[in-house]
Amino acid sequence: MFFLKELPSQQMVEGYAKRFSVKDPTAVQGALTMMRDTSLLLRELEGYFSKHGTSQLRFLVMIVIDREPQRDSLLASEIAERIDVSRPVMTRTLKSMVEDELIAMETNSSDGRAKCVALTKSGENFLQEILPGYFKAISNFMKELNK
Amino acid sequence: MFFLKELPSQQMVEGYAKRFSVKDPTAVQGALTMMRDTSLLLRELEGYFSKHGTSQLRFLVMIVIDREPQRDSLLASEIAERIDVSRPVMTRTLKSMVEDELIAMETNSSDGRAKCVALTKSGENFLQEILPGYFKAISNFMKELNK
DNA sequence: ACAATATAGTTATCATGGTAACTATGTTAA
DNA sequence: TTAACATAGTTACCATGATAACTATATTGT
Repeated sequence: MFFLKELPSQQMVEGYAKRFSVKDPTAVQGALTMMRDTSLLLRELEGYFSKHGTSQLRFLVMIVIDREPQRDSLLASEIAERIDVSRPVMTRTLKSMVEDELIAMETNSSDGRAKCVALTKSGENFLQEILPGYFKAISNFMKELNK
Repeated sequence: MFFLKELPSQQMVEGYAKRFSVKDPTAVQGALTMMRDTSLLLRELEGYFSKHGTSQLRFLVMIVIDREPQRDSLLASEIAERIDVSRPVMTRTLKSMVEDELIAMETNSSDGRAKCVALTKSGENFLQEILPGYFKAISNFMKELNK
């Protein structure tokens, strides 16, 4: 993700808001700030993931399986839905994660179309390995932000 | 951009924070919320831009040129730097924007390597056309968010 | 029962982000 | 002056997001 490093000034946004009869310039300024901050945070996190040979998408896949109460697997479509990513991207990502033995997939016994996706033991271990650094990275970023 | 639609619960984040000795679980929760909200807002904005045959990147290019005080053009590298995007992506994007006559480029008179990028009249008009809807979209999104 | 429809996943293809390596131009220092 | 280095932009290539169209399976309504 990318965004403006320097946001428009408050006066500028207020000027636009007046011209376009937008009622809440402060909310707009907040949204722009949010997008910029997220863009910077995502750059940090991408760097962290990449250093560990993974990606935000792979990480989220592992997280949503791991955090599921009562079940130890999810359908591919459920994962895609929870992460808000298209199914073709999910297909490709899951395939590569199976190759790397982070997850295991098998056809659902009660629906021949669906695939159950579970974490392997090494997938679980890997997730536990990278989680602390993920939280630390976010925590550090937020600390810098509020300076 | 994509992200978890359902964030981990506060208890869950606090549990992680404790295990990984992260001091400020609230800040982490805030960061996750920020990423989710931004991801949803970006989806809205992408839809808006796409409806108008443009993209967030093209929009930001026009914005940073338009808002520049004193000057009516910027170097390609200045634009890339301000939007935090790589130079090869800038090259490609500017090329297509020249084809669509939104911008004009010419070699800088004082540095044969550099290219000056200016908005054309129709680029300026187009920017003014889409700006109100952009602000409205952000404003509406933020209104929904604070419900 | 079975035709029509819906759903899960995949394939093909495109769009758009990135890095590495290159060319051309400019700057600096021996 | 000119060799070494720095900088602007481009090219080549890869990674990863999307949509459309497809296959296979399941469900629904007559």
